[in-house]
Amino acid sequence: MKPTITIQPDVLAGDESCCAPVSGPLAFSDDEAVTMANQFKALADPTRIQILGILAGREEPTCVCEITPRFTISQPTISHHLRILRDADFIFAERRGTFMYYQLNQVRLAELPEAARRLLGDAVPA
Amino acid sequence: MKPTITIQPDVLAGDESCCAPVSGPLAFSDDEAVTMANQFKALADPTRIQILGILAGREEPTCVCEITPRFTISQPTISHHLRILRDADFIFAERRGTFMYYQLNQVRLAELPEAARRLLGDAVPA
DNA sequence: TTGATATATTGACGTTTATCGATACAGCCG
DNA sequence: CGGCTGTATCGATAAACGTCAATATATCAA
Repeated sequence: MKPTITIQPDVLAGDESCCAPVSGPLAFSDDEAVTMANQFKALADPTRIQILGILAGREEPTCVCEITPRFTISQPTISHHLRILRDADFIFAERRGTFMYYQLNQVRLAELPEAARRLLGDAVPA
Repeated sequence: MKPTITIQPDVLAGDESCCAPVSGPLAFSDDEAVTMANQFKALADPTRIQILGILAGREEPTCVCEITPRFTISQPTISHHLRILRDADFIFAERRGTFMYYQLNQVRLAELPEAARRLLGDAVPA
């Protein structure tokens, strides 16, 4: 199952030691991995990327009524995507009368580059 | 459908002008949005996050036979996740005899923080 | 209160995804 | 060559997801 000295002499011939006793904990805890995966999952849809792109272009909260007509998909579906982004804490929601206004949660989004960087391990510290 | 002066005087009372003629292209092109979403989709699974975490801890390519036993899921499923990461160009594959070795594509992964930063728009330049 | 409008929720449907067992493929060894 | 072993692919299945039409909720206006 795991390459050993007797089985793979050619591997030993090189200086690659693939067979060091591989144990110890995973790089991320289970909870960490699930949390990171969920973050990325909330961004894993083109419509949600577009919505964030729209909100990113504005300083002020943006009315849903300005977002919906930019897409060909239905209003309930837009609402569904807004909820996913909201549940993931990537956007804020605010009522103004009948209208709903959404805004980027910049603090939350600012954590993303750091999360992405963790996937690189210790390399590339910049 | 869109709040107008006559319909929402209270909105006008504030200095929020939600109703500026909302047109122009989306912040991202369709292709861009799909590409970005696909990137995140490849990372939207805890097992794949863990696999990247394992590879991130090693300078040298890592044998599949060291990765698989760290999980409770089956070998074909691990292989499936490795393929997804490979198709997304996040890892390299290399044969050594019967064994397959995988390694982070650090250049590719280094693009991620920048992609994440784009979701913030012009804010938070750091 | 009644009606109108903006947004959210519900329920259903087709597609995608994660997973497994079974099998195929590839490289090594005798 | 034939057998063994590591990895990948295949086929099936259940769960999750994106989508829509229909409906519910909330707020304002008359």
